[in-house]
Amino acid sequence: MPATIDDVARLAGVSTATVSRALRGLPNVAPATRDRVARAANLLDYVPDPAASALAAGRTNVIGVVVPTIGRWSHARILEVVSDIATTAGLDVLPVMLASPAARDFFLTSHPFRRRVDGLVVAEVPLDVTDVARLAEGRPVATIGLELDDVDTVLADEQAGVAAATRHLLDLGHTDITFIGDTDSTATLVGPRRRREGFESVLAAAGHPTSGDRVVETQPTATGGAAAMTLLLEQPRPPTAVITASDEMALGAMEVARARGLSIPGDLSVVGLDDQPIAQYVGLTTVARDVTRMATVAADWVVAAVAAMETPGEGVAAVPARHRMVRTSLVVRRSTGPPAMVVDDRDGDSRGDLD
Amino acid sequence: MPATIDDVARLAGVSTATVSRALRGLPNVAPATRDRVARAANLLDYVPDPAASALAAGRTNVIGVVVPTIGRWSHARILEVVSDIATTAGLDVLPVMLASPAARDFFLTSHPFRRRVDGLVVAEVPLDVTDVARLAEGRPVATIGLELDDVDTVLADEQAGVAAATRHLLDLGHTDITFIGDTDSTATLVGPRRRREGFESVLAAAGHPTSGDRVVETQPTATGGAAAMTLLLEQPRPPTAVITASDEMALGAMEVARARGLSIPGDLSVVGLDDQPIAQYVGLTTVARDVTRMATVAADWVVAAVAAMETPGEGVAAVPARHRMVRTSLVVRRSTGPPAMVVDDRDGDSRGDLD
DNA sequence: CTGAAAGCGCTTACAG
DNA sequence: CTGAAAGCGCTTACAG
Repeated sequence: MPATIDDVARLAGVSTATVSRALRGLPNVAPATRDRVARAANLLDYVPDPAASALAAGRTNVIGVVVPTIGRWSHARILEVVSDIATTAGLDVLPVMLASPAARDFFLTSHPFRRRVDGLVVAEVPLDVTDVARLAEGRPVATIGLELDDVDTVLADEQAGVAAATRHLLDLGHTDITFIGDTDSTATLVGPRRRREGFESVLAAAGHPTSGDRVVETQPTATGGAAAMTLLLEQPRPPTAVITASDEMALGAMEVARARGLSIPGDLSVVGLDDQPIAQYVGLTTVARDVTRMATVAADWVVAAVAAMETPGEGVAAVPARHRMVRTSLVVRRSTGPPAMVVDDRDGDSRGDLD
Repeated sequence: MPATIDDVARLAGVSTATVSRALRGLPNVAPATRDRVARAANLLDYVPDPAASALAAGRTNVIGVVVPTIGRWSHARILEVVSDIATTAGLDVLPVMLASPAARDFFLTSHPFRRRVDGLVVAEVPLDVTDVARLAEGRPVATIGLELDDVDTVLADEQAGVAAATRHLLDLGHTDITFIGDTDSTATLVGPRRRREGFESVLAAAGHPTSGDRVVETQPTATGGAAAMTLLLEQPRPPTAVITASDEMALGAMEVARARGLSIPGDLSVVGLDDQPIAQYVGLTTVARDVTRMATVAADWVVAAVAAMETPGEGVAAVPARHRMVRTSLVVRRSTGPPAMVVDDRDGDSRGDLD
């Protein structure tokens, strides 16, 4: 049986209250006493029982992290960063993966975090204010990728990033560009919509049509990207460039193109999103999001709020919500280049491309 | 304030003991009573406090998952699978990432899991029996990728997989093959050694020398693979094929080769390890490990042992440890092919290659 | 600066 | 089948 606080108190010759104070570094403990307690605890290999602490203090020292899955690099990275920061602050992490809408619904109605966490980070899961409030139940919460007025949020400026990518392709001479976006857009999960807007605004400004047939939507996975590219290549006039909503999609699209005998970037330019480590090693041009920074900001907020909290659950101070926008940047590698020469006007198709 | 068991008891007109039994589906509760309790709990949105349960029952309903990082796909996948299985069994997961030796040492001496988890899964972290015992402190534990006599272990047959890859390259006509392994091999973390043995045994059987200069060791990341490939390409006589210890390494190696103007597989064949989803989309020939199966087996063992446990910490029944070997398979894609024709004997180099 | 004591919200023999 | 009561191992006013 592991040692308890009583064992330490007995060995140090003090009360359990003093042991508790001494070990947690609380004020009003004589240096000599603190020392004696520390030595006793050390001798006994004493580790406080987190359950007992949680029950007595009303705080769990755990923060919840909600992500869609960890199959996508950015989600795994968010979990990793939050976990690092939490650990440094002496907190544990409770990861929750909500891949399916069913999982989401069940999760929302089961009060999963009640009495389980002191605060939480919610990343890229399509939830509205009501959902987030239901999860948080008054505890500090920060979201990543969600736009919610009354909640702390961290967003990447993906609109600007995709706009830069679109300009890059136009500058290279492309006129047939398709955006392969992801489907999970909701009012609050703004990334998908913002990316699309970045794409369409640049095309419009350049005098290109921005009709729906320049946008395809699918899952943000390699499989999704491959499926979308397959569709596009069946069109009479496939695009010479695609911008995708994730590096994974970009890789899927590239593979399908290659399998069809197209060369990249000769026959098809491809742009990803995230700049995960692998992107560099496959030469992928991509819109870099600083996922590490986003996760760091969100985690720091939550950790600070939890630390500042007297008793969790009694509500967070009603300060105005913070909204942080993290810059994106276009990283040009070898998956984009000028389109192949167009030798003729093709079959009289007269869509209003730039000339 | 959330409802407590007392609120439910009052509303249902029974004692808290009965509420506790009814809600946990224990026997010896009258159906009508069970119903009444369920309705009361539902009405009050009652969720038991896990800390109070843990303290009273002596079990936490949490299982720990130790992985090196989640930057590598296989590690993230293991965490995801264990998490899924735990959730289904009504358990939470406590993830711990031990990237550095320093983190490992600190972690080992701080009794991190004491009173925190009911069981644990340890994956691919170089720990010996003593370390694992110190973490488990008598609780059920299963390891992935570690060979420990008295502990449940799941291993992939990577020796056979790499051997198959080596044979594949020999069959294609390669004679200069280098193995790019990872460095973290220890007596217990057997993957690195087994892979190397798979490589060397096939070369030896084919009458090739297996001297050290056919093996390079580095980090199992894209960066590591790139660094190793850079070194190899500086040699007077670079290999025509490399086998790596992870898909990430393979991608790094491929990129360096391409940057040097080499074509793949024309000038260089590359084999990875894992078959993560992206491998398919970059056309990587790779030794597939069924990571999902490995994680499932380990998680099932631990979850079952935890469920069977009366009071955690009172020691696991001394049954013989289970050792499961999961098959690997070679997936041939377009990163491997016959070597380019050798037009001359080069500069009199007389290493004993097959002719 | 320190201690005695109540209490956090459950579970579990024990008795009936 | 059910309840009263002890107890899990801490923290925290409160009193000194």
